[in-house]
Amino acid sequence: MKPKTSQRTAIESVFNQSSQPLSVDEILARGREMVSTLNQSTVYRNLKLLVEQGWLKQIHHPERGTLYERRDKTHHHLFHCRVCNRVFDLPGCVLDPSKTLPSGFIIEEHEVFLSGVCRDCSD
Amino acid sequence: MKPKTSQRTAIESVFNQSSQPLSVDEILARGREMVSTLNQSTVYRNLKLLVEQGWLKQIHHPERGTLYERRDKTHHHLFHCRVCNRVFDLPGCVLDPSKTLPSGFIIEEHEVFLSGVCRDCSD
DNA sequence: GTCGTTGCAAAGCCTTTGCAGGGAA
DNA sequence: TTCCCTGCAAAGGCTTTGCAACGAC
Repeated sequence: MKPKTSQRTAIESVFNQSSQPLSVDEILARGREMVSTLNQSTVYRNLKLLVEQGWLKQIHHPERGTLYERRDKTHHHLFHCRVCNRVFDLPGCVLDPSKTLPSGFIIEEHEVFLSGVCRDCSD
Repeated sequence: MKPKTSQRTAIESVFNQSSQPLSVDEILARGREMVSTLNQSTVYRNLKLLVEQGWLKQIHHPERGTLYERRDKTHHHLFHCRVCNRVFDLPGCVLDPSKTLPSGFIIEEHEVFLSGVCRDCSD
């Protein structure tokens, strides 16, 4: 049976307590608030496991690098403002379901990054 | 005035002769067929320049890492087949123009990665 | 007791940078 | 001649791995 260590539990609760995608450093820092000896390698190893198990997914953010978030979050896309450099979660999906692919192709996943100018910077 | 070196010319013609996104190693290998002394740092430096000038764009491919392609190619998205692991260019855009964002947000760019099962593997 | 997990340190990619020499205008 | 660019080697991030000790079952 797979041992449930305090380290893995800590990493999981970091994600359960955050609604935003997190970087490895952020996961490590927050995890250490619960298990002070938490090591970076342990974080990497568990992230890899959790991604393989499908509990987490990786996001490749053009500015912030690799981020992680829970796979079962409500569907959304990320919007990056080139002016203020902030990242926003936008609800819903911008894919057009009526656009057809060449026949035979089956879409299972999609990752969309929008960028431009946000609400506050477009005045 | 900005010198046009044989190295930069070689890198540009690599892209003019390829219709697919290329990795740094591929660019280096093909560039060396034209300028045998071409160095990896030179490739990195010129890629960075060409991206800043808007001639190239970077793609963050989940499997193959960072790829580069000309920005003025016909609009398309990449599709990655999880079975055979190949990457396809799919013509057209799957974004739904009628989907509205929260007001004030202006989309200037978007990057879409589709993945699933391709034509050949879905039989 | 057994086997997976952790911490630590070292090694591995990929990418950037410092510096001296070389090439374009 | 004057800069910018190149090649080389070294350094920097981020991520993975080997190994011995530890912890869950």
